[in-house]
Amino acid sequence: MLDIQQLRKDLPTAVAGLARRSVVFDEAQFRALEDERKKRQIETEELQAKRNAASKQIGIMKAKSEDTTAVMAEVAGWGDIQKANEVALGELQEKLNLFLRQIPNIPHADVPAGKSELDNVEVRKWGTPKTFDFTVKDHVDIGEALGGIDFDTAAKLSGARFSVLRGGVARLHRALAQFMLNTHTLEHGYTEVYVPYMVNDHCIDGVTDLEKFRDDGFKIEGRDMYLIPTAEVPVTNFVRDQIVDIKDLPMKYACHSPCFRAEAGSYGKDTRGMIRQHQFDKVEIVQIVTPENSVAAHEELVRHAEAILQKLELPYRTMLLCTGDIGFSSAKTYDLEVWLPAQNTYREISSCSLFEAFQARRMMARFKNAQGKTEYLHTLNGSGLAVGRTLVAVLENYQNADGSVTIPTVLVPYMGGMTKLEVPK
RNA sequence: GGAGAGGUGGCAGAGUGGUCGAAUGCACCAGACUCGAAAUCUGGCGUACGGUUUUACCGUACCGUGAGUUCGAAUCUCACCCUCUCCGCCA
Repeated sequence: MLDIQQLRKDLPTAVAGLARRSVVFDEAQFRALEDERKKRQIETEELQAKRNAASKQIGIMKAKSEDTTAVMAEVAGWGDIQKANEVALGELQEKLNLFLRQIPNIPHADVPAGKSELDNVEVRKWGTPKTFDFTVKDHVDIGEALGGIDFDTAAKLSGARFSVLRGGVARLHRALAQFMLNTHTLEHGYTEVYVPYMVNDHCIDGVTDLEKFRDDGFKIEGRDMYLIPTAEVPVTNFVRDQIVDIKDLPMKYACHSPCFRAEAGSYGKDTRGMIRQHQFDKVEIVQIVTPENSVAAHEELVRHAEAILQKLELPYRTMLLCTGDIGFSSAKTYDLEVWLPAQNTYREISSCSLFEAFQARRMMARFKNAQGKTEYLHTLNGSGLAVGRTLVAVLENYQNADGSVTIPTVLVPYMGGMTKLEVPK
């Protein structure tokens, strides 16, 4: 949510900022709502003050056993007027609130202008894609040959866009999650957390727009609860409705969880394989920081995600998303794209976003600054990494001519010393 | 799922219709005393929204949430949510 005080003070800057991401801010509607709200609010509060004074007067008079009939007669009708005022004011404020909550974040100044992912800017590239002296297979063929990926059984159980993993591939999937979690907690200073996978709607609305989420999320039948689309939701909401102590900052959390997404809009894309699933695992890293530290924290966080790819020796590039491609709540986002030999291209494996105070305002997440004043926190997060897609990348980049897959060196201890997944005879 | 108890400021805890945004204690901040610290004393110490003459003053709201009764609700009524204890079920 944008800062309404800021909008009142300097609307043109906000409008121009939103225009960069092709969002048309309805100035006329905003001004009309604001004017009406101001008028109604002053009116309502003045009458309320009058009534409060009169009621207090009655109390004092009664204490002295004076006659109060005259005052009470005067006040008699005010209650109904007041109630009507309050209802009208409440409706206006609700309208204004809804209006504001549907407006996305303003892109950070250094986010490049652009319409789609085609306009994203590559900021750095790491590693060189390996050349193969045989025809490469994609992860589906590799995994099925290993007896490790089974989409047919998954379809029988749950339908399309689910997978069943078996044996060494299933263990490799687990090894990846463990490795990521250990790296972030032992080397990058994050605290491991375990969280609920079902959350209430306040949590969703705290990090993104609940209305927009309804199409993409899974709601629990008969309850006001959703399956989490990412651990960002429960973890960021740790600080909802809180004023945290500055000495507890920065907060850095790493969380391994499954993620559930309906992705209603993306049918037809990536239908083959494990790239786009209704359920996938992810190790999420979240930071909650003071405003002056957030830009530096964002750069640091991207490097933490990159470190995983480097240790796995997977070639990748870091993309700065353009104004047309950043998410609703984000002010600035880096995507990490890993090299997939079978697709002969880089594919998204992590998204690291800086939200500034956008989520904090929605969540009422604040801290007391050095001067003792309450201020909104800044929140940021990133995938460190998406486990399913990392599994895909490992299978494809480490495949051998005979169909076997070499285990990346850093994962060998997590695989109980195993160095290769072999095709069963 | 059943029965009972309860939800008040950072925490503990008083307050059962009227100068209550709320006693008191703890914690915290500033000052005094001290070489320094402790102890003691003095003062301060919620949040949101709004207005204005905009580091200040004033107003409004907030005692789990929502509705109701009343001139007036933390206090009375109803519904809901949550927590705790016991029972049942259970990895």
